[in-house]
Amino acid sequence: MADGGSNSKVKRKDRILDAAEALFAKHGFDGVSMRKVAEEAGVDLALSSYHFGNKRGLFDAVLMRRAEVLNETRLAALERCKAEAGEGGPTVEAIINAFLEPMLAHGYQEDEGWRHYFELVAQVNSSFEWGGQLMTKYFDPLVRKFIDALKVALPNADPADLYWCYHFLSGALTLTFAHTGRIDQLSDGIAKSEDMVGAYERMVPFVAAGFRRLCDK
Amino acid sequence: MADGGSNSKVKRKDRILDAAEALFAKHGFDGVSMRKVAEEAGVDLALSSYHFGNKRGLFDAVLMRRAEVLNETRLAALERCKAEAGEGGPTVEAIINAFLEPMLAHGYQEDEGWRHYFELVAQVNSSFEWGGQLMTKYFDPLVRKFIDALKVALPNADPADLYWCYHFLSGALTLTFAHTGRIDQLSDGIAKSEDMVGAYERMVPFVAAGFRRLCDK
DNA sequence: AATTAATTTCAACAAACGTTGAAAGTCAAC
DNA sequence: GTTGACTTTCAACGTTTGTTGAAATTAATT
Repeated sequence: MADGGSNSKVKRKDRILDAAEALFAKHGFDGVSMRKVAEEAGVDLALSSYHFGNKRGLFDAVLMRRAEVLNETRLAALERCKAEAGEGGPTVEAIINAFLEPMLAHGYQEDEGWRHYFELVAQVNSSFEWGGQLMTKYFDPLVRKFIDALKVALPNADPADLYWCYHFLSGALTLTFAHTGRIDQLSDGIAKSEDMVGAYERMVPFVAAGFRRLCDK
Repeated sequence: MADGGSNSKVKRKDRILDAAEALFAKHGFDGVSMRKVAEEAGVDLALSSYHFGNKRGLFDAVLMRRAEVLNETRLAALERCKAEAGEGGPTVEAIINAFLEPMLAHGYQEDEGWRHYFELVAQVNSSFEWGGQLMTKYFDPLVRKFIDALKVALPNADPADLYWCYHFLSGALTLTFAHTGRIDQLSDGIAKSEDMVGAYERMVPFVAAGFRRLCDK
């Protein structure tokens, strides 16, 4: 049967996913051809269609693969910060931290696969064509749990304000992980897009302050 | 000839730009063919190449056309809020307002051309392929003037913090104007992506609070 | 070893792609 | 009404595109 325990044949399927992940991240869905994916992965052209049906199936598989892992890690971080918090539940800062920190924890420095994945998600998130449907499908069930926790931390918040605040967080987050290099040029090298730790340490208080200003009444 | 409606007096060159703008906004550079642009504009396929050289030239022309207008409007808004401010210069809120308000002022409700343009910019901004170079080219000279004004309003700010704060602003802004419809689904209709006025009124205090938290020392 | 199932390769399809040279059309100025 | 510059169309070029049926190879099961 298929994926029982053998390794060598699973390798090719994963090599295709890795190659597609890197290429989609750089050039988007329509900027990548099945032939380039096959060439980059070192496999035959037809193999991607065999494993994933068609190009769109390959795209979905790339997005799904790490979404599940990220969602689990984020959920664990949320549960942990709830457990560590006192009676009134975690603070805004702690909740936002639980949402952001897993992205760094996933070996961002070493594992270029995750880096490519976040670049791809950034592109999808801001895309009219994919943004609404795909992000909702892969991430919103978990995002709702974070927003529920924020409702406890900000009990007097207007729900509409809360959703807009998350939206701003989402935009700041995805652009930062898109790695376009724009901040390097704008700042003449003072701020470096490679410095994800520095970005993370600034994003948490920045976003938390925004939440409090709008929702802490 | 009297304006009978479909046969407009608008030049073919502008019809091509309008059609390309709408299509690039929805599907990105590689998701649009020259044939689709020609069909949508109601002109011959070869005409786009004649006017703009090639596909990339058309893309650049679309981006440049409104960038110049937006930059002028933003610069005027910045000068006005400087003039209206007292001795110490405008506040953080006033500066951010001068950056955001022109996007609403450009007939966002009526003029779908501007809406398409902002969707396109959102996509470009988060794109690894285009984000760094194109956004820098078209917008950063003006952005630097806004950051200079922010340096006056936040005299003790670390420059790196300031650039990161602008980066977060840029991400929140472009995602909001990308109109992916995600916030509608996430909030079950409580927050509407069509409500640009509501988004604008929330974004200014949200972002200003973030700036102050990191840069007001 | 024989048989069945899963994987990988090969070759080719028809459709769509960006670009371009040359012909045809338009318009203003003389 | 002829000239000349600019605009628009036509037709076609050589590539590249996603997909697929059939053959070949490898792995698993009997």
